[in-house]
Amino acid sequence: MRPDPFQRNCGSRQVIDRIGDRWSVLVVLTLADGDRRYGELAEHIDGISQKMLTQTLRGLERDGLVTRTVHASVPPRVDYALTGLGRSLLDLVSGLESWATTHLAEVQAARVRYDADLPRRSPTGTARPTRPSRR
Amino acid sequence: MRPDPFQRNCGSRQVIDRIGDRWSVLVVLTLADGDRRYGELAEHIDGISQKMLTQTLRGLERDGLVTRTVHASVPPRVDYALTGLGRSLLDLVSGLESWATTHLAEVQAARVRYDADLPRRSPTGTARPTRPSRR
DNA sequence: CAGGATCCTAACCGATACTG
DNA sequence: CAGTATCGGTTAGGATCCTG
Repeated sequence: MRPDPFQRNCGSRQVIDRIGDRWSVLVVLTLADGDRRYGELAEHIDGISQKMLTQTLRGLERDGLVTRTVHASVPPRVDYALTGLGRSLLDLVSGLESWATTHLAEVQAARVRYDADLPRRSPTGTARPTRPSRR
Repeated sequence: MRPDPFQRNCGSRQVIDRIGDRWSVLVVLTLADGDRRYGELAEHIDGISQKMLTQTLRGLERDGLVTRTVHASVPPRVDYALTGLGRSLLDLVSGLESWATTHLAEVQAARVRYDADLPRRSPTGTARPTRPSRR
């Protein structure tokens, strides 16, 4: 029986979920160029909280995509790096990044068009979920 | 100034967020082979609720990835299809699917290994989120 | 420096009921 | 059939404080 992400309990869906995680993609991309320290990751990924960074790294480590190396020094130093498995994902993930930057303008234009049409369809102004813009 | 997903307010991060959505990938994949009715989508994507399906479709429509066609008939019939922009995403998304199915075993093995080491680090067994299978 | 532990709110999401 | 509206539990995730 081959994995089928359309089936509820198939593990492949969990894998998709991890990749589809809000921060995983950005972390993996940051590690593309080589090892990074915890603090470097935190600095490079604007807006990520310490909690989410740690949580994301643990998840990636658990899934075998990232290694965590603790150097016994003072102050402590922890390096993160992609595993072979993690690097195998790199093409896909950077493809995602470039798709996003390439088609960003189109997507934004589509949004403007869609939102402009909304008033006609919901007369009383059924408020959209109102993405409350981070912060 | 080019879009940089590492910057907090860059739109490209919103695009990544949409792709990284729990259901968007599955919906796009389902539409890969051609138009689908609302009910067909619901049936094919196991475990999605009607609310999430609608919400996901609206999001994809808003971003210009999917079209929604209402046929004036009784009973009503609504077809969804990928736009050109949506199809441009297809390679990436199906790449994601095949990566997931290909490396599923490795990921699961890594998890087992990681979890086996955990007891030594968190004695009380910090339970995983435990995705609750609905019903 | 690299996190662990807590607290707390907002967003997610499923279940249910209702409508054109 | 294809939704919308609403309620309520669950989770995500930021802020803050603390430690080796």
